[in-house]
Amino acid sequence: MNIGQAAAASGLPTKTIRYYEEIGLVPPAARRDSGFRDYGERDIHLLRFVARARSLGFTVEECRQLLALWQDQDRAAGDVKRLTRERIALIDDKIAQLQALRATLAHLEHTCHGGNRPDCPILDGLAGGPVS
Amino acid sequence: MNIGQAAAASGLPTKTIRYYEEIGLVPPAARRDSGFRDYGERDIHLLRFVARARSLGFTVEECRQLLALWQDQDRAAGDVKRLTRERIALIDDKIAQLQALRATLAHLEHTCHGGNRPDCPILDGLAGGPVS
DNA sequence: GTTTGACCTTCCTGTTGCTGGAAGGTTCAT
DNA sequence: ATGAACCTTCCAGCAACAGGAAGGTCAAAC
Repeated sequence: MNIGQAAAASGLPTKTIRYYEEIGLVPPAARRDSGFRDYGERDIHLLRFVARARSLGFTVEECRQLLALWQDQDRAAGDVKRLTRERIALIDDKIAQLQALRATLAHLEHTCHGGNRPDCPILDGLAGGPVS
Repeated sequence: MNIGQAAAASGLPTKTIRYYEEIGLVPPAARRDSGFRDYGERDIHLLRFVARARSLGFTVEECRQLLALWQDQDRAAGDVKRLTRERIALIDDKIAQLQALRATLAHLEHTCHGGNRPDCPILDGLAGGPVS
């Protein structure tokens, strides 16, 4: 299976697969005589694992840890649980920040008449006092 | 007022101020004979405007537009309102994505006993089936 | 058998929005 | 006059890839 098919099977772009190999997140793929990379089922499995973890917001470095745990027979589930909880906490922070942001913007937007006249409370808000 | 004081007054790091000048987001500062940048009240006002807009999640490019509108006597408030609404919509999308992510992670975390045994539903979830 | 077109390879650059550091000049207080 | 604390420019790097150039390969159609 060459890299294009591996991409289709794993859901990752070819560029990304090469990149993950380059930074050592996944082991180097086997090569054919032509130099083409050659992927098997196990490789696809690994790539799908990474793709899922990334799509859940784990950073590449966290993926490295998750992969190590995944392949470690003696791992402790608690380590994985801790990583997951840390990521959840980060997401909660991010959500709270975004909601605060949204509230401020919505307030500004609400006070703006939106017509063709040049007076605009949004710009005034940005220019002048505290934004809250 | 030199760049350090401008930084203190605007809330932006000196590095960032120079960077904004370099990319043309703000006009080049006046210079003293020594070559030091020299900022006045109007400059600080401008920098604060940018700092606020950035902290509200507007991209640098959007800040460029907002600045243009801010300095345009004939602007229409509707343009500003539209930019703001677009940004709110983006934030809503982002929040929804993060909440979905959080739900998935929380589900995985909940099903994990977290002990020292190697069986871990989180890793199994990442490896095997659909994550939802 | 050759030609076409889709694939693959490496390498280099660019993205967004800064941040850090090196090497050197300036200012100001002691 | 000397030392600390500023300032200057330039260069490198962060995450996590994406785009594209220049060239090699493969499979099928003619």
